[in-house]
Amino acid sequence: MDKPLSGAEITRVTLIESAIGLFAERGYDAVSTRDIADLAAANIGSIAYHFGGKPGLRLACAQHVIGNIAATVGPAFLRPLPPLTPDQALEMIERMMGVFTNFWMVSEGSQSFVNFILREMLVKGEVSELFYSAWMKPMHKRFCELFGIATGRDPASHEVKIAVFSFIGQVFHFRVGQPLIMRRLEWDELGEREAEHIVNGLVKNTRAIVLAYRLQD
Amino acid sequence: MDKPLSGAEITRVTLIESAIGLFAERGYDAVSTRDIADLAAANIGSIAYHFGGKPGLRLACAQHVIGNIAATVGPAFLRPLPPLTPDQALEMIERMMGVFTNFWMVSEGSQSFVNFILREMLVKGEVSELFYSAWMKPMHKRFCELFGIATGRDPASHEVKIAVFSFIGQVFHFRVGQPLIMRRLEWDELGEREAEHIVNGLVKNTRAIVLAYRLQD
DNA sequence: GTCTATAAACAGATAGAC
DNA sequence: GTCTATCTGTTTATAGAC
Repeated sequence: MDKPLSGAEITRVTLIESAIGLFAERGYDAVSTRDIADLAAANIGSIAYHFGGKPGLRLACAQHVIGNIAATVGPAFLRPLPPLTPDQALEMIERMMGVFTNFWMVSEGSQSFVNFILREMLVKGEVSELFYSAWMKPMHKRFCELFGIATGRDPASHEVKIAVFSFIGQVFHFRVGQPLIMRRLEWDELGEREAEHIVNGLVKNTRAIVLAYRLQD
Repeated sequence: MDKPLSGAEITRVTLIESAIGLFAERGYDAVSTRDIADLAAANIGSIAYHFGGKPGLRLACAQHVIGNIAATVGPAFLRPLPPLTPDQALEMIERMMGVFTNFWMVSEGSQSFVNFILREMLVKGEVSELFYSAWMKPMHKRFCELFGIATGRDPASHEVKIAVFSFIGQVFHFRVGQPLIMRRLEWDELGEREAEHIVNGLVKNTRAIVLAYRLQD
């Protein structure tokens, strides 16, 4: 990793990063290839050369985002789970919710990534397919495993899957509804301090849900 | 209401409804005024005549959606709250979550409305502003009041506001992540029966969260 | 009010010089 | 690989007949 890039690779990556920023901000259809090339200080022809066209660039953006996410938070979802007590599993759920919330809400560098993903999720297509299989599904699966251990229930059951979707959904909404949330809470910015409030609230909710599902034995 | 519409009004409404359907499906920027006029069996010129242009039509769509929502679920959010015991407030929260979930997830007619809103929420602008002030904010406020009564906490406090955002967010995610959810749950369609499973899960979570916040006195 | 024809700007793709 | 010039189709907006 971090090996020096050739000129062509620099152009390629710059185009991708510029495109992600613009797609995140305005949406795929509202961005022209000219805008992308200008921002990347490249020429329009380079998009056809490197990606075959605008749809190719879109897919390359998705792969770039997936790759980055997989490298940072992926291992936590794919590494096999050690044996855990119910309380340890609960603790791990809370910790993962904290990490996920921070990534999704505040982490500076991932701002564009997150908005890009959010927009693509509303579109049925190759890109959202990729996000689901490479990122959402493993995450959901891992939470289900942990939820199963923490509550004593079957991690493959509908009730567990639905409960996990619910508390993952909490986090999403804090992103989509961010404008309203900031106004309602009278926040001018969303920094570390504000994120901590949100994380605390979400962790508390998550704990409450887990405990409500826990079977006494 | 339901008074006979003049010819011009029919054209106007048909254009709006066609536009909402297409905007919901593909997004504002991916839809051309020609497509809208064709679907509405009108001509391109009529969009300029009735709405001034494409942005005017977008706003008219937003107002149409807001108007419909306000007429159906609005009163429940604006009507002053009668005196309630904590348990009655909890029961009302659960009932409202059920109604909201049904509207947001399955209700046939509102499918386009919901997708239209979802897409517009990601865009900063006049339209999302309208949704926030006319729909999301009153709903959030009402849930906070009920949550305050149900838990004995200050409905204007940050912790209550955040908790309410959380469980509203659960519902949103079931919409955005619908493709993944249906695959993970091995559902082929999302009908009454499936919605009931989801509503039951959400109500259970909501109850758990409320009880976790309830102050003993 | 409705509809058609057309204008002016813009899109993505491409051919070919360097 | 890069960049420019250009092609072809499509976009929204508009002028004017009916």
